[in-house]
Amino acid sequence: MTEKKTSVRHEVKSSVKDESLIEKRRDQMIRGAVKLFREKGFHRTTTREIAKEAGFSIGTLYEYIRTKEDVLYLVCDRIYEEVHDRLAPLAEQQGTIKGLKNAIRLYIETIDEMDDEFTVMYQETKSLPKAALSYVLEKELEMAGLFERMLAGCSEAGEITLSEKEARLGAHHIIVQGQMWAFRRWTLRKQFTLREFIDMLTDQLLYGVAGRPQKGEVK
Amino acid sequence: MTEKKTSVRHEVKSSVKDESLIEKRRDQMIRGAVKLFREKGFHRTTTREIAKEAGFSIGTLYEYIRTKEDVLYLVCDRIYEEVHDRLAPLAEQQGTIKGLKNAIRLYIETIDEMDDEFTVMYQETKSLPKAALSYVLEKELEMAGLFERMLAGCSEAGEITLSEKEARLGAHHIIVQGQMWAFRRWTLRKQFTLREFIDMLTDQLLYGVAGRPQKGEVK
Amino acid sequence: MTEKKTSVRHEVKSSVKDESLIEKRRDQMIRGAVKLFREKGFHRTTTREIAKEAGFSIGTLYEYIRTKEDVLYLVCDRIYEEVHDRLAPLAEQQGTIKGLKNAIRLYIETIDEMDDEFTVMYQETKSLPKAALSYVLEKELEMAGLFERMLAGCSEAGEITLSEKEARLGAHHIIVQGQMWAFRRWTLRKQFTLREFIDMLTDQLLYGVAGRPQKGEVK
Amino acid sequence: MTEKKTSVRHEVKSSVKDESLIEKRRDQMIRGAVKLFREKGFHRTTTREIAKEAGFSIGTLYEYIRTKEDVLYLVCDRIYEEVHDRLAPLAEQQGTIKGLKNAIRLYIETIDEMDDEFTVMYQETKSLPKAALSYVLEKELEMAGLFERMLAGCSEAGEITLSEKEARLGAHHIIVQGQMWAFRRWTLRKQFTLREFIDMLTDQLLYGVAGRPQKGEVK
DNA sequence: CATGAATGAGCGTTCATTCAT
DNA sequence: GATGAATGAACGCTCATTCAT
Repeated sequence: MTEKKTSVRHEVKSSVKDESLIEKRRDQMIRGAVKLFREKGFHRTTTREIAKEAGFSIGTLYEYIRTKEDVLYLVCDRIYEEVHDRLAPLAEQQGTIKGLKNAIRLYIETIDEMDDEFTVMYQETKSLPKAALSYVLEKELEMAGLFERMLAGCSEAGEITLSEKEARLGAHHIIVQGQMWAFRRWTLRKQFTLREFIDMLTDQLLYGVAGRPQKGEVK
Repeated sequence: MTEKKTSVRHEVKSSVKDESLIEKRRDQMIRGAVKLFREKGFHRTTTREIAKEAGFSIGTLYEYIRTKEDVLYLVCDRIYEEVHDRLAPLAEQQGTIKGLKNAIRLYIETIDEMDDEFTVMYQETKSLPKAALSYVLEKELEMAGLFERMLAGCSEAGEITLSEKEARLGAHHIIVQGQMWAFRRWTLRKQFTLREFIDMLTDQLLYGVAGRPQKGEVK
Repeated sequence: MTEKKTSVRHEVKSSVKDESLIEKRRDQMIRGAVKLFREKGFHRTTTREIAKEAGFSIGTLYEYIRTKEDVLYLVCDRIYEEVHDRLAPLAEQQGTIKGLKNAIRLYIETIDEMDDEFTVMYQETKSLPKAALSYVLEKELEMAGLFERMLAGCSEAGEITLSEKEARLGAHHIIVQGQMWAFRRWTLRKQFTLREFIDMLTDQLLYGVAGRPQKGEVK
Repeated sequence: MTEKKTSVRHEVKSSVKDESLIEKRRDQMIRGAVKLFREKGFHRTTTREIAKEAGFSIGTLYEYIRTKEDVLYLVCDRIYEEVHDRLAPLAEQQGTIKGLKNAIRLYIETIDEMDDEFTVMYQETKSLPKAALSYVLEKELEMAGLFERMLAGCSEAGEITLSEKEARLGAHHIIVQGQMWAFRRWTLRKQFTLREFIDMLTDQLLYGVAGRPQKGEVK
């Protein structure tokens, strides 16, 4: 299904050799960058600010990256990695509505916690250099694929009835609802708690605004 | 409901007096800017490029705006205005599922046609200065409000059953699906035609993935 | 003979449109740059210093060039132009030893006056970008060609006997002696006046250290 | 004549005590530096690159020098040393035209072989710090002095007739012809083989372009 | 002695904005 | 009103040099 791996992981060169040090410094760097990108966006953030926020000098920053865009890539990559790690366990629950609901809940909760990171990722992705962009885009599709398989699994198990296309659209739908919470939380929060939001969007996904079951009717 | 007007229209000062000239020049400016912002983003576009694309000199550009951000505001404002103009007629069809469906179709089709403008608006909005940002955000809520009232209308007419909150979420759902088409068209197009997409999201909104009526069962 | 024009004039783009202003500013720029390059070399001279020496801001400097290397090219180009203009009239005197002697005198005197420029040109030429380098090198060959034709002319007129190759080497000899005066003036001056140097190298060229005519013997 | 030693050998401080180790490391360093300087010039070569090319770390490099300019000095010094060693034996042949011709041949052949080194030396010398520069310049004069004495020797032996001044100029002439081969080989090679070049410049030095002896007339 | 991570002054270059014409 | 030359603060990035290990 996803056997074709078109793009390879985009490597960010470092002139430092100690791998564990690279890990550590990049951690600092990513943490600082996320904060700044969130506050002022990628373009308004300077490399000196990133270095300062990370706790080292501009010279040191450039020991671990080659261009400012590398920082953005590192940030995006890290986020996908974390989201993937959090969501991966759900794959086991394939084939049940319950599993699907859990996955959605977990996904939205993840976004809620990593709000800064998500906002950065969705807003700044386009500033990535070509090669990095296609790698990141691929990872995004992977995430959609995860939900797509869950929906297809439910369909196969007979819990719902979905064509392949519908499963694909449904998956995108979920992903987009996540973006929605990341982007529009500022106003949605005035109306909904996180829990309410999750419940309602799950309901809407499953039953739509017209076909909702009577209270208590179905699970 | 929306009687509280918190922010006023953000005025962009011009040193030119002739109002019709201002109108004309800003038209040129916005047209050029949209094209450039779409291609390279707000930050990568220079004021010189905007002036050139608009067909006049950098000096003249600054006769009609005060800062580069003014151009962005002008662009966002224009887009909302146009979207609003296109969608406003729908308000009359309140209270029918058919009207709702038409509205969704028109909305998505508008986005499809004004793809450049929407992309710019959603990607660059955050670069707006505070005052302009809140004005633009308010206009965005207005748009959601339009759909919210349509959903509420359907509910009142008994076509569907929705609480106030559910109507609000449904409205956001529609808005976000629009963004989805603007943002993800590059991949969705591989799977769906515009018409298919509209149909499926409408279905989705109304009946969800689980509650879909049997073929032919309901309209 | 020189009918094959392989490389075209390397154009330096300016964002300023007024041609006469470009001329004027580049004059200032070249004058300042020559002075600085002479004192500290191309690499040790900063663009800010060039701008300051030229009498305008760094921003203005970059209105008239695109890169620092453009300044170097402009300097080299200007020098060749001036040398060529000074030497061109001599071409008429082809075919006489007297004309040749005049040409050599004029050439060395030019170098003596434009010492700074020549030193810069010979020392920094290699820092030119590829395209500019080949253009400048070609102009250098042109200059050698001028002397080559004069020597060939003398030979045809029967004043001296030279094969084509010998004429070519003789021409290079003259060019190199010029470089020598530019490079080694600091020490040669302790021993020779400019006039003495010119006389001796002319003698050297014509008669060598062994074949010198007895005093008064020949012209 | 050259009894006044104005400048002393410019010492390059090293924090390492072991003299033989210093020798070894500097050898590696010079070899690497010459290669790099030739390829990209002194200024475009980084200390890191020098260290890498030499086979040790940047830290180690700085155990054996104090500044980057030290490397340049070491390189220049080494080149003069080598040239001197090669040419010194010729001093014995003083007083004969044959010896002079041999010296010239050897000199040009040396330059041809050590092209890289010569180019570096002539191009980058000016980047030397003041103290080092005057030391190197003095060594250059020494080299000219070698040829000057040979020419004077020939004159004293009656083989040619030269005033002191003429001998000095002749010596400079030879030196400059060497530079010429180093600098202009790129074009001269199209016309002359090394041997031809040597023969012709020797001829020109001895007899000039006008006073050449008939074929076979003299030696 | 050897290493290489850390530093930060300084470089080339850009571009929003101004203002004299 | 329109122009475009001038400005300089600010940016991304480099690299000679240091010093703790």
